[in-house]
Amino acid sequence: MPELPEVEAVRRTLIGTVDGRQIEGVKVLRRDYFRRMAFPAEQLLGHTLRTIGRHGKRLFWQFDADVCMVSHLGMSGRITLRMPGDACLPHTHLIIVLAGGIHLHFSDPRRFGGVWLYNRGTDAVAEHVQGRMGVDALSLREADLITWSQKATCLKAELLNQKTVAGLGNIYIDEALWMAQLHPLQSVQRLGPESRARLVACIGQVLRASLDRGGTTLRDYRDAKANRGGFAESLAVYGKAGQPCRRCGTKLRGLVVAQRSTVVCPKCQARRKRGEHAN
DNA sequence: TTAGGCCTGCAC
DNA sequence: GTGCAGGCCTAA
Repeated sequence: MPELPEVEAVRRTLIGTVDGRQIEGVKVLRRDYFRRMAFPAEQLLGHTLRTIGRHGKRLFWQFDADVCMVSHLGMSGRITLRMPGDACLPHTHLIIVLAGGIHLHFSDPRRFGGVWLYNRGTDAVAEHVQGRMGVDALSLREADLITWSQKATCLKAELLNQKTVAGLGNIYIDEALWMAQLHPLQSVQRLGPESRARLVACIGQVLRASLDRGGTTLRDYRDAKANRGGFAESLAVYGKAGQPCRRCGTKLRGLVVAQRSTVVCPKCQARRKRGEHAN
């Protein structure tokens, strides 16, 4: 399940190979994979890919003449670099052929992902990010969470909300909360500045550690060159309910928070009693 | 603010 | 055969 580190790993395996190349072919196998088509995808033909940026879990493909494509991998999406004649993965919805015989395959069995096309003249990044995504999780600072004092939600629900912080998903939220020794059901409102700062530091630490290992591969995830990520073996809590906590040995507990499976150490992440402020 | 729908593959 | 996994969007 691609979250920020996996999407960034895909971006890094694409950059240097695809940028600066002209599009020589576009094959749309599923038109409804496009969430927005400001123009028919085939009109990408002839445009040159300038660069690929990222905000949260989305990639921003900047072409010349201000044309832009946004892609989101959803749960099961993959972007794969292939050569002519290579077989398609199952559920390939879009193929882009770049100069030099480089084929980009966009596949996504569950189709929770998607692609958006923005016209020339629109500031696609601003338009796409505006009202949809908050600050990118890698540049999160404690000051970005200042509005938390007015919110009635719990930590995990708030961190899942991409409008608050963009890029975090179920895995890294559980990992960061465990590292920061905070309970996912802890009220956001009653989180003191010290805890907020610790949380922000832990989010950055977990994301960077995962990036160093090329992300987390549980089953499906691969980068654009089909490499697996190596962070799964470093996970402390995600998917480990019933196993002993790495820090204190207490049995990790599974629960459901904000409709997501969640794992906590009941001792390290003890919930605060009412009225007792976390620092 | 919460619940449901989207969709497929896999574990049971 | 059933149910679950999940991000994100829409509707109640």
